[in-house]
Amino acid sequence: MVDAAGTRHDEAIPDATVARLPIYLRGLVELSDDGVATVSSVGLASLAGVNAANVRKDMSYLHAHGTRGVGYDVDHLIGEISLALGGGVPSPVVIVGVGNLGRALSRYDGFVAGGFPVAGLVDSDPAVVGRKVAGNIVRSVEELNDLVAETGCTVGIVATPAAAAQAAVDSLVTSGVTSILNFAPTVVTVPDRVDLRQVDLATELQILGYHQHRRAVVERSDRATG
Amino acid sequence: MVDAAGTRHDEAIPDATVARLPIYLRGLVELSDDGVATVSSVGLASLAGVNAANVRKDMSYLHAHGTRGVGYDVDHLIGEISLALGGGVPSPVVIVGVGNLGRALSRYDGFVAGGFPVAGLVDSDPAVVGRKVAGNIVRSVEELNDLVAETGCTVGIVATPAAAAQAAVDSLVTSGVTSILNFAPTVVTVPDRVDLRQVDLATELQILGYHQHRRAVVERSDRATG
DNA sequence: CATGTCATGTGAAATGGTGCACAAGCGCCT
DNA sequence: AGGCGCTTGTGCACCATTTCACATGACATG
Repeated sequence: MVDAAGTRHDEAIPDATVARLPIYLRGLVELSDDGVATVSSVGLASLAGVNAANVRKDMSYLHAHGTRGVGYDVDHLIGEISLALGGGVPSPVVIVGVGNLGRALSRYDGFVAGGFPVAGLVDSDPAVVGRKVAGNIVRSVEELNDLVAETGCTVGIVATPAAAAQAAVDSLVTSGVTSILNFAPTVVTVPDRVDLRQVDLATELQILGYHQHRRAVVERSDRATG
Repeated sequence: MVDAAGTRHDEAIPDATVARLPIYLRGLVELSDDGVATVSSVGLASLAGVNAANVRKDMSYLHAHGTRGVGYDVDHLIGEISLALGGGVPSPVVIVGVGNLGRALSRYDGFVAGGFPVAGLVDSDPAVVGRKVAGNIVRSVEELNDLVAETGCTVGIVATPAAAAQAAVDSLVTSGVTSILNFAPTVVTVPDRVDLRQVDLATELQILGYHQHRRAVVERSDRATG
């Protein structure tokens, strides 16, 4: 994998950097829409809420070089980051579980904007199957294989209750999906070849709860000892 | 802050550990419901999907000691972790933005189960204010201060569009909330004394997209060179 | 009571990430 | 052409976290 310039593009990018790329991308698109042509590492850093040196190092992983004394070309950066994040090719997603969360996700604009159009919805509840949600007919789990094959889906979103999550994941895996985003509040396992990310709403609040509680404790302690 | 046994409980717990505590807690509650009295670090590790040594070190930060040759007392661990994560006291939350996502979040069972009952909903759209969603009357942003004061909310959830997020955050901060969970796909800033966490749905998919794209690239590269 | 088995608790090495500080390079202005 | 100001690219030191490896200790069994 060597491009025309002879640059290798298949070296791994650190996870921490990958996690920041979408943030950069959002800021850059905004700049581009505003007609801004170049941006410095300091500028992009403040947009993304990170350190400027960090931005520069991240860009160096992408082989997205700027010009000294000037900064980075906004549109060029957008291209490089988009390329790194999936080659700029939209990946349709299938959502399993059409409860409150599944419905909200299926209507979420950000997915389409980010290159992840919703290709289909699936639910195990016969009462929901056949109904139309956000422009998509809900299909049964038995149809998942066909749906994935027809639409070329490679990404699955699990929005089922915790008890059904592992089964949903297993169905997605056998249907051929290779990336899964799990919203169900439970640990699920996947084969090595499948990539899994967990988004846990209640957990996020509990983490906030820790810091809040701790602030209170430390404050009381300070009053007592200091 | 020294307890009866003379143990200090106010030393900081590493962030990485805090992020795992809710996962442990969920597994432990399940075990307790099943009547399991003790669990080994290996068992808890497999439940949480982490390394066993990691579990033991995490528990040592909590001063939650087990007994050698036996394992950890499940109910005792539940108590210690709950204590660390907010003292076991429920923190009511207020949700700003009653769109698709806000409605889904207001109906999400996991919040209540995790000790975060929804105390109120707020929206800036007059067409939504006054309507009842998930048992709560939606109130206007002007009423936010009163709402927070009345209910003793300390946690705010932002589920507005990106453009409105910073304003929502600012309102929450001035109303006295000290922890904020932001679902809007944009970087927002808060004063130092306020704790902020970001949950970004589209970003998660883009990160999956990177790994998927990379798998494809590496595979092609392997075929070509090896 | 002695002994074997099992699981904890922790020192230390390895890993991964961050941020400073500065040399190097680019472009503008005179 | 030369100098100056600005900004990149990166070596290095620091910090947080993970993981290994093993000594320590508890329990059960004979």
